Amino acid sequence: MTGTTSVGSSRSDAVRNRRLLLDAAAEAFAECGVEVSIGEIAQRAGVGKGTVFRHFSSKEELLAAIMLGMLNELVDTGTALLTADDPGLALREFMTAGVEIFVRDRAFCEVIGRPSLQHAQVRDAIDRLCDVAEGLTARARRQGIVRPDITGTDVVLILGGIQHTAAPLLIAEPQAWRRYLELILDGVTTGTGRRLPYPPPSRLPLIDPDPDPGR
Amino acid sequence: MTGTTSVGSSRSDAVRNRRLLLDAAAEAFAECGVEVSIGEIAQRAGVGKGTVFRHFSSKEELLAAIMLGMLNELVDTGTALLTADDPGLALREFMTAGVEIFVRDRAFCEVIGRPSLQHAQVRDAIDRLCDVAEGLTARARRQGIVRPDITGTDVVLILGGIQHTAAPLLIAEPQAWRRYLELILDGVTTGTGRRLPYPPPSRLPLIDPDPDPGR
Amino acid sequence: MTGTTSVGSSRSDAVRNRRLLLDAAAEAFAECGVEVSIGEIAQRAGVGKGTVFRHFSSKEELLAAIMLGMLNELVDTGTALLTADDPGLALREFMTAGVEIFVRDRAFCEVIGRPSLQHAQVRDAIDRLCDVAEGLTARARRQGIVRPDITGTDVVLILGGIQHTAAPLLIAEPQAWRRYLELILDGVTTGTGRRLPYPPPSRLPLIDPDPDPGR
Amino acid sequence: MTGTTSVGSSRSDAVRNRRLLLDAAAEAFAECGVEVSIGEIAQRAGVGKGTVFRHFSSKEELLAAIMLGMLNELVDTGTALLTADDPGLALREFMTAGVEIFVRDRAFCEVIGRPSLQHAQVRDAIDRLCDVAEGLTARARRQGIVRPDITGTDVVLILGGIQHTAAPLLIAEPQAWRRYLELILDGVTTGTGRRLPYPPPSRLPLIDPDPDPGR
DNA sequence: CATGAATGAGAATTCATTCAT
DNA sequence: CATGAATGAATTCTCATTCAT
Repeated sequence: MTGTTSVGSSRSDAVRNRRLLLDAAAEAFAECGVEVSIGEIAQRAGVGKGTVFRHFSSKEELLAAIMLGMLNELVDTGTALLTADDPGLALREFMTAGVEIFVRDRAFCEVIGRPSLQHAQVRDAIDRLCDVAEGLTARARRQGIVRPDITGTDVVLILGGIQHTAAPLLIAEPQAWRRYLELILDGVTTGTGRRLPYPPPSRLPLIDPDPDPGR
Repeated sequence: MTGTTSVGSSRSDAVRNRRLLLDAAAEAFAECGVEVSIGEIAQRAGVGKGTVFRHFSSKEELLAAIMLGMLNELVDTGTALLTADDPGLALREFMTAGVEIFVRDRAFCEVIGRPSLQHAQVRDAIDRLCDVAEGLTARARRQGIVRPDITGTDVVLILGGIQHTAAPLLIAEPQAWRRYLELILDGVTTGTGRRLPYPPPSRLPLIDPDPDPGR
Repeated sequence: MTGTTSVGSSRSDAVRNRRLLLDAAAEAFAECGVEVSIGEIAQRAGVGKGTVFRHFSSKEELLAAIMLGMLNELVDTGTALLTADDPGLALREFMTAGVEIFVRDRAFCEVIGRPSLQHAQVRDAIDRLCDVAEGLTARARRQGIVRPDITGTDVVLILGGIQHTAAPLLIAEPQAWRRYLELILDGVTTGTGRRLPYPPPSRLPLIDPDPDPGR
Repeated sequence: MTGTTSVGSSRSDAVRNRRLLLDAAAEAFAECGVEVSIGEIAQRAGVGKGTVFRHFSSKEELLAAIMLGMLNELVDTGTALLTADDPGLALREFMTAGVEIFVRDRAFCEVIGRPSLQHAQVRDAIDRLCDVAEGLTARARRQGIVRPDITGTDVVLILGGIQHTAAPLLIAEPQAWRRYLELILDGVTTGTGRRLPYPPPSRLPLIDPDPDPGR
């Protein structure tokens, strides 16, 4: 009845279900975006809808858990790259990894790009991501590879921008984003030497209230 | 006459209501995106729900009317710039005008970025927009201002990308997008001379069916 | 403005509109049944919806007017047949004319078969129809052509029954009702030995598309 | 097991609700016809509107489930009668059972009489019904009880015709259909000389109130 | 008088969330 | 603990009817 063959260790069942759920939700959110229904997720996980709410108090929480996992992965990737030999290549690899995540995951794009309505933990993870990006950018900057007024936050923001630019092409050409990554890297790295016309953002301004006016 | 879809009654109250409706809908779509409800739009316009459907046979039509208006405006702007003296400045002004529209309007971003399932007229307008952008790009290209492998479609795609890049900043810093426009212009215009790693898109691939898998 | 070429004799306009309206409504009700919308009728008549309500205080009244017209026509037909030479043939001709009306008019079937919710005038017309039918039946009865316990009301009721019996066949075989008219006249079990005038259907023709034109 | 469409949860409360729902829907459809609203059905069943859609994916499905149940019952009745001793009596009993169903159920009349656009299963059931009717008719035909050119499909069509003939009488005289069943069996003009089993109606009983219960 | 614009109740359907089993 | 049944608010859209122009 509980899904295990032996005498229902409810504890391990729960752990297993949580895993199943996270995987299914990740897949569903990636494919369908944040609007995917809890029913769809539960079905993909092979559990009941109630189980979703046992593990995550709301859809919002579930989404946050998934997003956190991806953000942390990217933070880890960036952290590892902080000690790479070639700072320019490291930055490029970080951005490549970043865009790849955006490109694979509709919900990720929607969540990172809509910074209000967000979970505290997700914000913190985005902050950490900006920190790591800043670390990588600073190294490249010191080597003159990157324009002096480009920040880590710029880099994080740009990841989503690249995905979004290529989005209409991605069904037909799943790698099209590489074109725009390269394009912006040219702008980011060398540039014309002119100061950019607008000062860099210090940090992503994550505003609590009014998540979706008019709804 | 003004780009509206239906016949256009000449009765003054109806004309006024239609204007009210278009304005309210434009505002609502701009603020809330395409998911805003007809009820919300009707309320903002100060009319009954039925009145919305009297003027536009479906939510889709209303959205299309608004989007068409904005697309056509931008096409007109671009067309006027085709005969400007300075091709480089013309392209920059076109892109500035373009991003300004994206930045002001959530629905516009959603519609242009998710081009499937769309109204034929909207598609046509997007095509015309790409054509105009190509005209502007070609002129700049011939003068060596723009990389040889940048197309009008690239330019149109990039408009949305810039908006999306700056989106999280826009509440606090409504002009932040200028930073990223400049950044990408550096990439677009001079670049490093390297070929981009991915061939340019010929045209926005507008795919009819199943725009939202998993729903 | 008013539709006339000369100085708007509003009076004759109104008369003309009423005629237009009755014709359009008759056609629309016949094709689509009582559920056809006032908008559809107004459009077919080439007038505004308001005009419908100026001439008929409600949809119900308009429907009643049309139904009355048809009922009266049938009453007249029956009345004329009361003096025909052959009472048996007269009854048969009356029933033929009756079924032809039912067969041509969806709304007529719906209204006559659903006797509640009805207009006093329509009821009166139905009563008169029964009287005429009784006259015809009585003559035939006296000649021994018709069973002694068949009444005019029976005959009227049977008209609708015949239409309804043949209804599923009528799209493919518009004359199929003749089969069932003959059947009920001749009798199923005993019969006269004559072949029925219409071949038997092999199977109910179940047609997929558009079951309800004009909706 | 019993002819329901979906999987059939084993939870007792759900089973009970499904039963409640089917009963309420059957009653509502019977009384009001297919136009009865889901809200009305839900209310009669004492459940929320959502519950209806949990059990049946659309109104169409719910209707089909009910109709199928009735069709199958009638098919079963007919099948059992195929082995009855007296073929003439068997046919009469089949037709009696058939008309009884029509008479009890407005939706049934509407569905069988407007057979386009229908659920595949419902069509199949109607086909099976015609087959059974043909079996019964053939037996009677071989014994010379029935005219040689009457088919099973005729018989099925006639069931609805009888109901429709008697419909205006049924509120006042619920058994009036027996008259018309006998009539069509014996024949109008020739007949067997037996009195019809139900006295003739004096006049169409046109009842004012309650035009369309359940609307 | 004629018009057709506005209205708003009502229909089917979806879905996050709660809770009895 | 897990389940999935029940709920009801919200959404898009239709239409008879009223009324300002």
